[in-house]
Amino acid sequence: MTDRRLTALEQRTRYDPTEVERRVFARWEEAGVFRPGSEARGAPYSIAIPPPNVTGALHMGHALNGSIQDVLVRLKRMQGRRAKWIFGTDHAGIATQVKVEQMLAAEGTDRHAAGREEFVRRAWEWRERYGGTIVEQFKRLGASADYGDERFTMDPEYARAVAHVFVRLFQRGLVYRDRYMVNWDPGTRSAISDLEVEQRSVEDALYMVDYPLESGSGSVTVATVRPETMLADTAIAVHPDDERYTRLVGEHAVLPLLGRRLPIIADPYVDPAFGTGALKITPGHDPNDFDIGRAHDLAEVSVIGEDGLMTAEAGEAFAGLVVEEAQRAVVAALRERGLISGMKPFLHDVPHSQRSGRRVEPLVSLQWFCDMERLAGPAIDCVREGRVRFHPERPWTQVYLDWLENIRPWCVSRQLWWGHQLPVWYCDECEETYVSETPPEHCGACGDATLRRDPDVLDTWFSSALWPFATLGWPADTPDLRAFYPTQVLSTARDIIFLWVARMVMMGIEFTGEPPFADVPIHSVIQAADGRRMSKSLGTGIDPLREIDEHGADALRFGLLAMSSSQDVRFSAEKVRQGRDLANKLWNASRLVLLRVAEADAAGHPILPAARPGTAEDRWVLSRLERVTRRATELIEAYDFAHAVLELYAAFWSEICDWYLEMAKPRLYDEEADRSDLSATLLFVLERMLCLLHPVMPFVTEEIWSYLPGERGLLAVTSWPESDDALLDPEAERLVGDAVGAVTALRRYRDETGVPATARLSGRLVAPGYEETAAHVARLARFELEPAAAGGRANGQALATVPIPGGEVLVLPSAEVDAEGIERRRSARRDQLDSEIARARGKLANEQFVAKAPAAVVEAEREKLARLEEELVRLDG
RNA sequence: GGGCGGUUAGCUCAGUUGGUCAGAGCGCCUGCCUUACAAGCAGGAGGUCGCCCGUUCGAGCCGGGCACCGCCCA
Repeated sequence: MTDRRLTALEQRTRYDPTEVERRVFARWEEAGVFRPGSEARGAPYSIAIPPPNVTGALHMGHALNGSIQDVLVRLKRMQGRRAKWIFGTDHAGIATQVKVEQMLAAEGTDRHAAGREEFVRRAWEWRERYGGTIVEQFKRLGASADYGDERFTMDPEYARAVAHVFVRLFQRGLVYRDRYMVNWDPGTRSAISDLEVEQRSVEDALYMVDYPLESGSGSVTVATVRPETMLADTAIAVHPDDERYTRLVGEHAVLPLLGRRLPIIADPYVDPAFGTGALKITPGHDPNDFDIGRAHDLAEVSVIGEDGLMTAEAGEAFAGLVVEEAQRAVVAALRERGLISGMKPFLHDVPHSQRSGRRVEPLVSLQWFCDMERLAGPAIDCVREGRVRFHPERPWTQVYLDWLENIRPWCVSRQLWWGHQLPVWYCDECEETYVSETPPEHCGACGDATLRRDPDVLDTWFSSALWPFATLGWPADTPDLRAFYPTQVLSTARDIIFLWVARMVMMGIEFTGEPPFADVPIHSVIQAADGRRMSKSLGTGIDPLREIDEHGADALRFGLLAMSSSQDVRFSAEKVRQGRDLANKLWNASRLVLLRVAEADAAGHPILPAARPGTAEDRWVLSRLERVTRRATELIEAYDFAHAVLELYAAFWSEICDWYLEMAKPRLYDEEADRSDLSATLLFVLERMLCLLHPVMPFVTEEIWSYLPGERGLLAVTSWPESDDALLDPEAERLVGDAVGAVTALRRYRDETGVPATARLSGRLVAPGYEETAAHVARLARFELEPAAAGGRANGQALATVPIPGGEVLVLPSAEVDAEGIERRRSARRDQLDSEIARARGKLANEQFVAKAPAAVVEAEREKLARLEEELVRLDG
């Protein structure tokens, strides 16, 4: 410790995170503490970060999740584990493609003009330039990830893993190409997965349309919100038990406008209560109708194309129209023929693309799919068997299982250019398909050499699903893979359970034989003040970087962890400020300790406290520290971060600062006293608190650590405190606990009777067990306390009695106490006692209570009553 | 339509297996620049635990119903 630094400690009464944080982070990086190091460092512990989108910026979700993962990694690192936080980014297919397209548009061109090769080059260029932003932001947060071994889902080795997986899945029959109903996003002109679709409430019109029966005997009326899709109808369905229509099943109707024959079929999917009970079936443009169509072997007619225009199949009158125009035209044509028998407003949920915001168009399209059902089985089992555990278990385990038990095929092909291009080639001559990690040179079937590669890329989440093992070098059998796979934890928010957790588990088991992680803590979604998700467009987002700038990363981390729970929570600026205040309190408490103790111990005294310190408060604080050490460790390991953090806050602020340091002051300021025992305890307390708070608030603790006497290296790699029964001291906890109770009671008495804050009162302490603490009680309560005269309480001259744990204090006459104040207090206390006594008596008078309640509860009630009655007597005595 | 969660102090949230007086932070009121910290210290006020019914000697907690808010799935 240099004099210069001591001076800084002396002069600054406020902790300044902005100056400290960059400097401290640089020290960690230079020392390489984030690298997992060699085998010698202990048993491996690893967490793979859910890869943030390379185009993104740090939001509150990242900040919370980053704080959680960092607490775990830092704790385990201090516990001696060889900790690796696997870090990197996701190529974010659609999001990045959109950014690059915007860039091209600004240059007056587009991707088609530029060509695929140039487009991909520009995307890489974009990534090189902006991809580092979010990495730097994680560093600002203090995240101790292994930055030196960063991964990107488009890295060449990673891409090889993706291709390998695709090919293997194909060989096992788990990926296949099919014409199938997909969610077509007209905005991005690509298929998207079910998970990229969100339902929005839309008011449409529900039309009643009459379809004439082929027999000529009347018509059947159907209800539809999408009359334009009638052009693709291939059947009419009714419920098998619907007697209104029984006679019609097996007959045919005639599709208006086009004249197509529509069989009338029975299917239990139809809801007889909806509309007329007759449903038009459009397998080409409705997911449910698609399923019915396949079940009844109906034709799949497509009247809407991938360009969003009506196809030739829609008929001459409508081909080429955009969907909205077609709807108007169809309705007009039907009206003209008198076939619309009703219309009413209809509010319903309509699928929209999360990517583009456009209304999703269900289309039958030739795409690649992944058969999830076979992959889901083992993923279900490993959660049922507890090999993968959610925290909290309820309700997320069930959410996960429900999804997997009703899993649907996953459309994995995307009509984009930025991403992992499918390792699939087609022969145009003989229509043979080749799926291979290396490009085939010619067609093995017909010998033709001109093979065409499938232009589509894989869904970004397909590659993310491999993250926990592909980042470690898989499929190669690397030392990292052996050491760090499976990882221990995947931390995320509930909305990502399907996107990441489930798919990672499925792929992990399929390709490595083991689930990719054991524990899945699900954290809160941090909401805006309005109780909804933070939204950029609504302007309700709060930028974590701004919070870091204003209050420090430690403050933000503390705040986010403190507000997080098993519920979604509104962002609490107060909790962040609470964190800032805690950092400041730590700084100032450290100043007190270090500036008073340092000179005596600079020579390097051992800072272990005496085996059994001489004073009750020293033994008390060591015991309390031992308890909070155990509690905090348990809570973090149980993924209960909010309670862990608040527990540490309370221990430090309300016990150490408010009581221990105050009790230590007389000795601390007494230059004559032998302070070696005190110094040792004070330094031990400070050192312990810095350790315990380090995973939560790494910057301020590391900074203060550097001021501690002696050479002790970086806090980030200091050993986490071991639990030690010898530090527990129930007797000291009782003694000091009673003293605290006594001080509080006396202070309240002073305040209630209106005694000036600075006045010293006189009193006589009548209670056993205060021999070691009476001086503290007197000083902290500002009383002159004399011990009880032998023979008991001669309180004839006392103005009042103040009950304290184990006895009472008799307040002696003094000029500072006025009779009115005493009477006011006495009267208020009497009222309170009366009501509590009445309550207790009532309870004990209840025979049922006395007979049925556990004896201990009844006894406690009796003791309470006796205590209250005794106090009442003394109050008036 | 199916399911899940929430409703506790002015605000944001805790509340472990039902049992003394239901807690924290912030805010508020009163008094303090007490030689670590005014981003501080001391003390205080403030709650029919959403509503109704039930189980129990006893319910914030268990059961049933209702209301409102939010989320997920279809």
